[in-house]
Amino acid sequence: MTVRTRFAPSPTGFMHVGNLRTALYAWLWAKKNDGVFMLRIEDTDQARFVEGAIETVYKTLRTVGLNWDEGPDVGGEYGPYVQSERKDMYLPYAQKLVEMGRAYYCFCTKEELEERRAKVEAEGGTFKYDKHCMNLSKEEVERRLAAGEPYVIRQNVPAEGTADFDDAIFGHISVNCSELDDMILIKADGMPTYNFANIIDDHTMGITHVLRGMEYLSSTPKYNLLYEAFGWEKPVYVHLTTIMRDATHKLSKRDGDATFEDLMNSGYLTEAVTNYLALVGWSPGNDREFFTLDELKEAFSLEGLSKSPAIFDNAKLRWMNAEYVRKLDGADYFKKALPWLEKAGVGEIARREGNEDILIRILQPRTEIFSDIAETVGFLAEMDKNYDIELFTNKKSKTNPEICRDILADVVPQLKALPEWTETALHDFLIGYAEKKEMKNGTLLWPVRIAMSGRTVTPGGAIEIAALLGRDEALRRLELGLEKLNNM
RNA sequence: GGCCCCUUGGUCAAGCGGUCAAGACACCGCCCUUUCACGGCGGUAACAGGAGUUCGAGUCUCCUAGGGGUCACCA
Repeated sequence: MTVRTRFAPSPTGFMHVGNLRTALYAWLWAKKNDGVFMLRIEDTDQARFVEGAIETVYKTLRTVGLNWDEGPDVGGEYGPYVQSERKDMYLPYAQKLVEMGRAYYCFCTKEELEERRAKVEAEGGTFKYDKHCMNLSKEEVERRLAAGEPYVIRQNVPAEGTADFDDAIFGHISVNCSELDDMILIKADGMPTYNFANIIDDHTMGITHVLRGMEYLSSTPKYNLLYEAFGWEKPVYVHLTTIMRDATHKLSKRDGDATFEDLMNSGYLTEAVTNYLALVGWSPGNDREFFTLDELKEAFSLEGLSKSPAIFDNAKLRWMNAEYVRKLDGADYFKKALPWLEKAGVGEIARREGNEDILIRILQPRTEIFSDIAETVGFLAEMDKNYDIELFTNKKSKTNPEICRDILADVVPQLKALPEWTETALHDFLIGYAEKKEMKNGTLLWPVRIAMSGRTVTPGGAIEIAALLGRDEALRRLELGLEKLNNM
């Protein structure tokens, strides 16, 4: 039998990483089994519809590479793929349930329900619908329906027995029917509730494996009573654990946790995010950590799915992203870095002859995420002239402001006289100078680098920075440094 | 609160009755070095607690504790 999975987001906002991971796993399982991955939009709550949200879903899935075989835009033989367009399909099933005595019409209004609920809860109890309308005579129901009274259709949960199902991760789950409420199947606006629509859709669309979040675990037994009523075969359920921010809070956009889009905007690589996400809640069973999408497809298994919630570790994502950045081909890295260099104000420097190679060399191993670049190279565009002269002091390089002053006073004029201002020329001169004077490279290079950057930590060393800056700017900064030291 | 689920280092996790309990991130130290990174080497650190079952328990059972989820005409 062909494996058919689906990703069924509701268009209520943005794609957070938990949702993406659900989509990823559903896609992986389908593709691993040469099956079908389907996209279905669950928009039965008309009040929560958000403009543009569907496009975000499309875009995210496409970016990651989770192509769908059936969906609202590509069609398929099980369409339509938007629940609001399937609206008319649900009522007949609900009515059939009514005929079977497994559901009933209910005319209680929201207000009445609220009142009863408030009363029970005030007494410290848990409100459960009292089957009030189930006792209505058939005639009365007919009459009220004919009169156009608003109604909902409720599931009639048996008073006794159990509701069960099997989950691929959690095993057999069984709940006493007495715990279950008579849930609404069809709402007053004629739309099905989420869980009812799910049952009907998943069955009529031939879904074989339902991968979804843990939050649906406790409502699943109840709705499985309906599968049994219809005599339908249940799909394989796979309830995925929640991705947490810390031990007690789940990841949420509301609390400022990054959405997929946020991650992209901060300069994460989609391959790295996908790879990391796959490992949050799933393990291949060995210690392998790096996977392309194709490799994940091979390695993925339901057995590797975790039972306990996992905390999303930004530090590890960062590390993994850095690994992917380092693996990038140099030219590719530069292409991706360029917009960030522009943003940092060093676009002109970056495009200058010869600088691309230097930048790749010094930046690529230092880029964990692309948004780091601004901070790393900002000094190239503009230096903080008010840096402290104590920066010239460095024990390991054996320098202090006095020593640096003397070195710069001697070396700056010679640099000025250099016939050529290239990395090679600078290197040969400076290293040669240190050698001639029998000083440590560090003793010479420290003051040069500090004067050109105004900071103690820089990507690359004095030679690279001098080359990147170009003769005029480099000398200007060096002279400024010398002046500072002369005036101390 | 009722019901359901979960519990191996700070984090992700391997383990599926017999291992000195993997590996990775993070952290710390050393080496490399022109600062910082990169890279190399090494280190600290865990079976939530208690009863059972068994020759033997991180692995099975029960209890306790902690955490999560759910109890809507939201999905």
